[in-house]
Amino acid sequence: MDKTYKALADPTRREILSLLKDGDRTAGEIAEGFPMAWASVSHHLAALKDAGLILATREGQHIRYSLNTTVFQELVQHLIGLAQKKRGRPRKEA
Amino acid sequence: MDKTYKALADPTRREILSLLKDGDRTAGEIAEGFPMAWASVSHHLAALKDAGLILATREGQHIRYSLNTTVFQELVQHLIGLAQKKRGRPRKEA
DNA sequence: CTTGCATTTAGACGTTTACCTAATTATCTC
DNA sequence: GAGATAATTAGGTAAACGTCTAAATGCAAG
Repeated sequence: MDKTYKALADPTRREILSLLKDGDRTAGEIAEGFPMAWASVSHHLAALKDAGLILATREGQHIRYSLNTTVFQELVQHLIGLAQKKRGRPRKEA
Repeated sequence: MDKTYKALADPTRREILSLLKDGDRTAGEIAEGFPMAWASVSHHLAALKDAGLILATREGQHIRYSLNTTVFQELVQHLIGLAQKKRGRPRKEA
């Protein structure tokens, strides 16, 4: 989980996620939208992928990125768990 | 929002939140549970407070910390918004 | 108002992070 | 295989972060 939270701690990476929310994008399409070198964006993509937040698939010479909604949901659950007041032994949780 | 995500990026800080979930604690009570200097814990508390995730109130010579569930909820909303596929203008959202 | 406890602030130091440019890998086309 | 394009990896640097010890602050009690 640590990697996931760390991945969210950067504004560029959150913006990438926001971009991907509207549809899959290739690395190049993503990098174009940012004022930094492609290499830097590539690092961010690697961090997000390592955190499990996005998925990458090669398509010819392009690499297409997409949101991993599964991990996103787990993250939201974990976050909610952090704030939830403890109740008497949730017995498996509803 | 940036500060909030950054605050969550550290395991010690997440553990502090988890502690506070079970009830308010003074700075000292919190610091005791960690293997680092009190000053370090104090820095983490400051970061969490700055991020709005916790609230501090002085009680005599102690300072009592508690979760700020309001900001927590906003954060969860924001996070969900990051992953949610775009729909046509949510008009205030249910 | 001085002493003592709880907590924070100041200053220093090593590690991690984000960025850059240059070099490399992977794929496609000829 | 050579050349072009897409993307990553390598190597370096400056800023941010987490930690420490020491000093300062806030409050309470003699």
